[in-house]
Amino acid sequence: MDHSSQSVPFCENCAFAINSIFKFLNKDEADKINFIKDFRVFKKGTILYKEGNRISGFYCVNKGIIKIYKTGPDGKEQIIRFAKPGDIIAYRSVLSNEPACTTAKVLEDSSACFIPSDILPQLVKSNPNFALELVKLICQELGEANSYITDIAQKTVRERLAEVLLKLSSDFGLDEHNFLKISLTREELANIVGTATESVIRLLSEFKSEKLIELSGRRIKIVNRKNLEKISQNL
Amino acid sequence: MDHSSQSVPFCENCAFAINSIFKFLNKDEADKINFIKDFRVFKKGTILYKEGNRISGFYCVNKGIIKIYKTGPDGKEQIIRFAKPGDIIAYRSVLSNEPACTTAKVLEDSSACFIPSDILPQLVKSNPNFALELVKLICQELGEANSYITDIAQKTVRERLAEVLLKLSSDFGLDEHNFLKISLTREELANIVGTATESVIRLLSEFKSEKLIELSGRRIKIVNRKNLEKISQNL
DNA sequence: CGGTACGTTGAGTCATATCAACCATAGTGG
DNA sequence: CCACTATGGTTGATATGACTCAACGTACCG
Repeated sequence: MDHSSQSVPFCENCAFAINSIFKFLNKDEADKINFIKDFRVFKKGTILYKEGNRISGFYCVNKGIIKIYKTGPDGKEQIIRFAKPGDIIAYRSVLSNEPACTTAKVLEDSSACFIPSDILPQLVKSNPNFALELVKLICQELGEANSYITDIAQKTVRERLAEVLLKLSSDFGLDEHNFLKISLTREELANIVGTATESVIRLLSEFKSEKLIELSGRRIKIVNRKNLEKISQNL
Repeated sequence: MDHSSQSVPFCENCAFAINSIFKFLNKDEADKINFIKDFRVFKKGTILYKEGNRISGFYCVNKGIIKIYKTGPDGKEQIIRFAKPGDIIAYRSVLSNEPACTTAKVLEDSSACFIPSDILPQLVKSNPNFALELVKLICQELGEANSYITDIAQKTVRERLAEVLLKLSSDFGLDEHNFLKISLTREELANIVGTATESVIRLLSEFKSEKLIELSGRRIKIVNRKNLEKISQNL
């Protein structure tokens, strides 16, 4: 791991910059975390933790994108979410004191602070404001998970793919030419949507011929957002 | 609503009896809730709150079973979970301060205490222990939601139905003859599994002819749990 | 006794998965 | 520098799980 290229960010500044939940900490608490946290840099492809393993801490993402997925019975990945700067990952397992139920893999070169497990419950107990914000955060994630369940259960693959493209555009944004900033393989797209790689490929080219998107290798350009929304049924 | 048939339970006793999160309250807090809570009795079919509505409080279920579902784009219900005695419902919307994202409907005659919204964040702030337990509870629910996502995305309907039957048996138990205690319509089963009613019917009779279950009207008897587990792929 | 909700079965259709072949690209090592 | 391999992308053919539609049976209820 190459620490030389980046300086360790201080929570006081970093938390506000990347809009993490740690902005609700007071000076003392931030100092404490600054002291014990371990700033780490990760290359693409690195696995931060694996499904089923006990973990000794959680991460606050500082840079990059990390893919969080579960492995299904036949080895197929189901992507649950992506973590980006400001997000904390592995907190679920830490708080409920269970082995990790997901795997975290670096999608784009990342850096994150590793913080030992016991800090999180301590903060919940010592800082009511932080506790409440953490609860809100988790509740929000739970709400999204519930929608996701309903979508996968009831929508067609076509509808879900349109929805995923829109979600990716609102989560990660578009560049100046309306291309999705996040770059995923077709297989990864399939693993979000919950379908086969070939189906994603076919549907993407359908979308393309319907002038909803344009494709340039792995890059996807959103051409007709309105109609994608119609297809995704989120009216 | 008929209050005469049941006496209002006191939180101090009730919370322990039904194993609710309120057992982590101290005497003062329990007193306060006892004072402001509203004990309510609900007949089967009653809707406690509806998707999209703002809600002014949450419920602690005392008796019965309540079905929590989301309505999909074409009006089909997707059952997210069932609440039974000890469970709290609507807490997600209360804590994240959003309109309800699910509907709650009484499945078996129920009673529950209605507690105004602002109490919950207050307790999170005033009782660190309660806060931590609440966080754990939500984290657990989130973990289940994530598994659910993976299952629906990757397993066949047959596998999911087997899994649902097993889940229902562990959540609600079996009677002395190994019949599931919870009684659901075929449509409700379909709305958990995320499939069509007809598919559930066909698969149930398949299971029956494979001697995995027995059917007696709406009642389902678990005959061969081992093989159901094999089918559900949760080895 | 008619009504309403639920359950069942059959037939036909379609979306999606699966399987297989093939191409493009990029790195790797001899 | 070239063969070699790995990885990702694409397309076509085929299979099939699951949905839809429709008809009908059943049961309980006022």
